[in-house]
Amino acid sequence: MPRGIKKNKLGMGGPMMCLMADPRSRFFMALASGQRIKILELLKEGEKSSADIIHVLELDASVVSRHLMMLRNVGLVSARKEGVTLYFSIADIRVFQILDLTTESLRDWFEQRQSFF
Amino acid sequence: MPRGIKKNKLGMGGPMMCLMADPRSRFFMALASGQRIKILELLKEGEKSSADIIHVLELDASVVSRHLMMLRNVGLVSARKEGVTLYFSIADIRVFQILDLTTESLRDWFEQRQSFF
DNA sequence: ATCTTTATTGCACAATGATGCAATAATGCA
DNA sequence: TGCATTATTGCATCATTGTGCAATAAAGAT
Repeated sequence: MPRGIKKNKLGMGGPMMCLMADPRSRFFMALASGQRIKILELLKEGEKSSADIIHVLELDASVVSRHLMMLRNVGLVSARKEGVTLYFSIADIRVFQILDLTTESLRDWFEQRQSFF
Repeated sequence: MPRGIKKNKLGMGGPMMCLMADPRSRFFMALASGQRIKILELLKEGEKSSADIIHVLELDASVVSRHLMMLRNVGLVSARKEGVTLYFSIADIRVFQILDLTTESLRDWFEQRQSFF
């Protein structure tokens, strides 16, 4: 007895399906990584080169390149090429408003949960 | 010649590692799904039962249960039990502010990309 | 042209996410 | 107590993510 109307067959509907539906889900996916949040907060200080970011994140250059590409693909980060080096900067300041709202929301929620005990 | 300081051994550092570091990444992960965004927008109309949500999303009850659990685990959705049935509602209105900012950011970015061609 | 530096892509691996089905709780009702 | 309804959990499957290493591309510098 199905308890819901089934649409997808077996195996269909991976994690990517949720991103096709709504562009915003891809946007949030770009934010769903502590490393990428670190990058955004680093770029908040100003433009940074790849080397700077690699040094802070302590990850392989290829990994950082991919993180940055994800942030660029949703319009959060922009890149400027100077010779061989790329310099990255924040492309939309509203991301910090989003991050602040998230911090507040989580803080309130943790406090509320804390007061239960 | 390593181009970055390596911290993790081979195989370490799956998709979950990024969520351990920053609680916000788990918050955004909860939003990184078109289905869960649909749930939030549905709950914007007011309190809904599981059956309501299952009917709209056209997914199995177990899947909807898990989506709702993810939203509850980051403090975005709260549940009220009445008999055997659960009724869900928005626990933090700020999520809609976040969703609106995201929509604006993506709209501006698409327009900017569009004007290139 | 060759070398050096930087950025990206291809490949592989382990772990996670999304989904559906089946089984198990949890709760109310006859 | 036994049955019905609802919610959650266990399991399996496939696609995806995060990471590192190696190879390739791009662009200057000697």
